Amino acid sequence: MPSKLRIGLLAPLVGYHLRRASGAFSADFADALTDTGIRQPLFAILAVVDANPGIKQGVVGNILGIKRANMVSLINELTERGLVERLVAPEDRRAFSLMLTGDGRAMLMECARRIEAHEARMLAGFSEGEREMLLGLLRRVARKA
Amino acid sequence: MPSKLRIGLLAPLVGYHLRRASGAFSADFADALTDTGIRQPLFAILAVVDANPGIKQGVVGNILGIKRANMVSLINELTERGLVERLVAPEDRRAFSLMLTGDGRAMLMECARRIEAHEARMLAGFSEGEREMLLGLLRRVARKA
DNA sequence: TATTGTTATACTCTATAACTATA
DNA sequence: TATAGTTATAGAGTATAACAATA
Repeated sequence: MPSKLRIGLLAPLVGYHLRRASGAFSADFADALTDTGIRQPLFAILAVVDANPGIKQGVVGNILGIKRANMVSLINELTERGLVERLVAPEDRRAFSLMLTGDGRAMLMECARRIEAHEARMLAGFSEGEREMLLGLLRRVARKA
Repeated sequence: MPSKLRIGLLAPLVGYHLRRASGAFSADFADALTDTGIRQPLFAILAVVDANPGIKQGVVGNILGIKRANMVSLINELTERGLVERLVAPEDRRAFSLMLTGDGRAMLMECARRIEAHEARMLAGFSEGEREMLLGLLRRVARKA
């Protein structure tokens, strides 16, 4: 029996449903990866460094929408765990060039494996077309950032 | 010129794009309502109390996915600002029954007006059909919470 | 015993400002 | 002077555990 309670003015708001949907994904993501110690921003960084070896720390932040100041402790965490290697960029000694270590790449792959299951769980009941449609619409929204 | 930088394994993940899109909406929402002091959870509570006068505090939390412990300070904030009235429920003296005050209803409406503009901004370039499609897909995702 | 609201607390993510070292 | 990374700090949202009053 569906609740008679109503959400009133929230009902037509994309922002509200985006927030709830994102929260649901985040909670399940955290569950899926708890014992790895990898959280959403850390996984995103691993993925971007993997896709762009030697990328500079600040550029990773720009791509992911993470402020310089907040990148510092995240990168520290990854380097201290031996997942990311940080080298002074030869052409600009202010900057750090980032690369995954072997362990980092293995961790990325293990996380990706679990995240695949997590996504399947969250999108159960969605056709492939619906998934693609959602992805496309979200990409367009995120461009407004 | 589009960046040659790639987001690698993040590209096909609905969860990643959901997080970025939600973040973009949240930032613009905050901008739109800064001077009102109303934040996303506060607006959601006002909307639900408005739609369900006399609703109990715990039920509001259940609908919105806000934990009991976290509801307390939010409701305190709204009552201290004179936007919500909190009455001991006559049939269960452990519970509080909530209602909007006149000021609360006025604030809700002012926020709703601004949020309408905020949503239009964030969804500029979306057809009405696309907006509805996105809303429907997000509702289905949020049900997995 | 179970539930409602409460308190205390901790963790994560995000934001700003001021500093340093390089450019 | 501008930029990359850093430090310090604060705000907001969310999570858990333990407690009092009431059911």
